[in-house]
Amino acid sequence: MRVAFDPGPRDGAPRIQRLHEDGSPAGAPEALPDLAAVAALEKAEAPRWVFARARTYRRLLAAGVGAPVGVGRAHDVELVEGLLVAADGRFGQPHGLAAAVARLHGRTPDPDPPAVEDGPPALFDTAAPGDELADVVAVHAAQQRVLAAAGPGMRLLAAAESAGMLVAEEMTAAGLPWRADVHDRLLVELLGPRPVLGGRPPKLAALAEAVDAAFGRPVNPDSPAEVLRAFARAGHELSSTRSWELKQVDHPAVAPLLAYKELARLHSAHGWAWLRSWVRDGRFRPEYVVGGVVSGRWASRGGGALQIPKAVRAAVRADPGWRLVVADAAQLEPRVLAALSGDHALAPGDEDLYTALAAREFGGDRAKAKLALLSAMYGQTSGGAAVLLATLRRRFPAAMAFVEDAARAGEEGRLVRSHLGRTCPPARPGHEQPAAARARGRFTRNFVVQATAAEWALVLLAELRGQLRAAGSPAELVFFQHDEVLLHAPAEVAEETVAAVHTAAATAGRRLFGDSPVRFPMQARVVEGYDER
DNA sequence: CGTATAAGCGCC
DNA sequence: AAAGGGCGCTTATACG
Repeated sequence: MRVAFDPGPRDGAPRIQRLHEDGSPAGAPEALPDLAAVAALEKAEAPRWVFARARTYRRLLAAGVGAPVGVGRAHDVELVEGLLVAADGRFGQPHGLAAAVARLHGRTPDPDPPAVEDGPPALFDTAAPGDELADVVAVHAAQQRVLAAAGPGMRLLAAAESAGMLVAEEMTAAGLPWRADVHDRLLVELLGPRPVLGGRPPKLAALAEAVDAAFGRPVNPDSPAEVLRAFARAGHELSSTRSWELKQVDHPAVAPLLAYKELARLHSAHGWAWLRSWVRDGRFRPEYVVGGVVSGRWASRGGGALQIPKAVRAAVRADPGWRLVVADAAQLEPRVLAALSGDHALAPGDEDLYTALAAREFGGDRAKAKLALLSAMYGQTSGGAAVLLATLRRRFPAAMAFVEDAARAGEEGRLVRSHLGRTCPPARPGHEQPAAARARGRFTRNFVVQATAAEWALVLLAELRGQLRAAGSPAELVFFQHDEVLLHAPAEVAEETVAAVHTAAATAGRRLFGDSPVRFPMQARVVEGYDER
């Protein structure tokens, strides 16, 4: 059973409509007395809820519906529309509910409305006039027709993307445990006491002075142009101030400048201002954007959630009596390539893939093995990669042919798709130019692997969430970053949470690749702080 | 004054 | 030695 849901205007009654699996109505629209009625229906029937968009579920969670477990299954009409539009070779074209309705009626859709910010409910309400329930029902039915014809991969992808929406909203609601006091202590250790009136913290100021002294004149280390001029005067012509380039230079300003840049970045990106803006009540609450990256990876808004530097991870600490379960997929992308291409010798078991490959082909040099594989998946050709790639081509011809076919498709302006059917954006005008064609080839080469890895991770999240719900576990998913998951769990259920992670990983592999021998192991650890190994 | 872009670097 | 996929964010800088 599916149930389309419209939360209605702010003070109006929410409505539902029961649907058959193919999206056709199984009854007339029904008024619900309040949002809490959703929880009752979930408990009684556990339908797949058809929501217009993530914000619908966010409203339910904000209203405390079904807390702490929310709803079990969903179909996110706008996310699915995005997948279908892309599959049709029209990636990025409008895929909001209104656009989908327009398309149903043969009209050219208007651009999607900008994302509605959290604010007074009136803003939200005026943004969606008309009969949203009818629109959701109609578009969903059309989507089900397309999905039925598209095959099992796309159906799984639609379900996984929608499950991702549920996880993302719940994660935002839960927040990542964040100890502001620990974060502050780290900053003071690295930067010195927080300056009261703004300006540079003591250690940054000292490094800036050391740079001035080395150049014999004031140089703003935050200005790449000034730094370049200063080095030029000292006889060093640089093309940039990137750290790898600075490291080549023999000049007394280099060491303090590199130290300055590292600490300045910490100060500006994850310093006291960040802490003040993003951490409230012991939680860091970024907003996750499912499908926000072309490859299907999530993006985030606010606080740079997907770039938390290792230097501050000690601030992520479990509540008293609780633990963090930190789980990351081991060498996910090369394993995905092995499964995609059927070149199973590339990923023979659970052991570290790079170490195993190094032992067989690269004289035990793990770094070489890793560079070789990343080069194959990213399209790198220089920096000594060519000779490594020749080895891979000899030993793993199917895997290499797979990524090279994807690259050729891109160069020729064709579309490529992930394993389940996520489709890359079309080539842009000018892609025939050789440099642009090569760049697109690198993009499509990487897309097939990265997008498939992203959908493995989505299925993992969905499976893990499903297991926790089925077990009535109090563990919460609190962070997700491409191939890494953090859960926050009472200490006494930490180990069973680890077991759930391993089970979910194995299940995700089977759901994507059937009985492929390629394994997708996750390393999971129970810790109190995110910095602990 | 605010906005747009480039540089640079954090994460995967 | 030097460079290749995907992002978000901050600062400096140019521009209207």
